[in-house]
Amino acid sequence: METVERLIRSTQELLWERGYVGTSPKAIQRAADAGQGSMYHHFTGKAELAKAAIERSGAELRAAAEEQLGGAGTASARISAYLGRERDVLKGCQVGRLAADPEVIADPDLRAPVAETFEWLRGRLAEVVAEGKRAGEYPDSLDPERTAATVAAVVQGGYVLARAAGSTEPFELAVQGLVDLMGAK
Amino acid sequence: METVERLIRSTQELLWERGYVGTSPKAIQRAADAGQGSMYHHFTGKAELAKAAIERSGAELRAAAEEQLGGAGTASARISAYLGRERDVLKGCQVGRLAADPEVIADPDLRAPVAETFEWLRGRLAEVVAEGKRAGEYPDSLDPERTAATVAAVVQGGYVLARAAGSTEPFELAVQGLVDLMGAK
DNA sequence: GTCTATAACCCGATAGAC
DNA sequence: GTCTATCGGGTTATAGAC
Repeated sequence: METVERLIRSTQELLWERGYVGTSPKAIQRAADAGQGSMYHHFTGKAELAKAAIERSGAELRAAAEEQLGGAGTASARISAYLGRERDVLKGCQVGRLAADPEVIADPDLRAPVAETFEWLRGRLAEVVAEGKRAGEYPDSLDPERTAATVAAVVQGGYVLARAAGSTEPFELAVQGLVDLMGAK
Repeated sequence: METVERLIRSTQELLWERGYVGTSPKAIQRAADAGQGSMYHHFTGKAELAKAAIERSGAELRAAAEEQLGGAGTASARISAYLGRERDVLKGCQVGRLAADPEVIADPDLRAPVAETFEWLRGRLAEVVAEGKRAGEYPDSLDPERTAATVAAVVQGGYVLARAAGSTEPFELAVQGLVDLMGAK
């Protein structure tokens, strides 16, 4: 694999685990097996490299969500598939994790790909909910935008509760509780 | 205010904003207006001080939640009051924020107060849901533990989405979506 | 109980050789 | 394109004076 690719992937992994504040250029170089000069030849610094890594992670999140949300079956089945798909729950969300980082949130260039990723996710979920309403799966009273935000929040919050507990159980409970609520009409 | 108190409160504030990894003893000393020697006289180091600060933040979260959850009114009204109470949404949750920090999660002494806080919250929410079931507000089919986890997750996930978006809107949508779902029977 | 001095190392970046 | 050297500053303490 080329150096640039190794740098981006190593940065993705470190941002996921330690955030922007907790990730040093030296750690990236070690993980990517690249020298100091090499990293600064390809990128102007930590921020530019992080931007590339966050954009990549956002694209990966969209692709993974689209696998379930764009699949076959009823709207309800696709949302349940999205909620229930295999996840490394204790590792958390590679994009959502960055919302906790003060320097990502403070820098418009770094926050933009995070914001866009969740905007896309909420919009895509809202589309599926709207389809479900048209198919008679959900009551007319259900608001697609609100429901979409709730679904995305349960996933992100489920990660938080699971990591806090050191167990995947709270994530699974939260998701199951939401599925119960969306099934009861 | 005494030095120890200033140190704990400054550490709470910095952990909230920057996490454990992003908070240095020097920054704490500056914020607390305490010298190096002073800090190390009262605490063995950063970890012990952080432990005291996290325990304090956990107690504050419990007290704030109990204000709504232990108030008057129906179960449904108390849960809505909890969800809708005034929050500094873009600042996030002072306890939930720590679930993102690798060193908090890796150190049992630091993770324990985070875990206990959310265990308490989920338990307390489950009690209120169970009361609501007995009062006929919620259907018999509703599982209190699952529902409690969903409520806690929507709040934590709402913070994540709001910080990502740079706007409180996603938080409000997610909460309203949950209230809608819990009202529809 | 608080001060200053010092330790050994890491931080993010730049310079210039190769 | 990658290397090593260097920069000025920060990190988490420890030591010992006051």
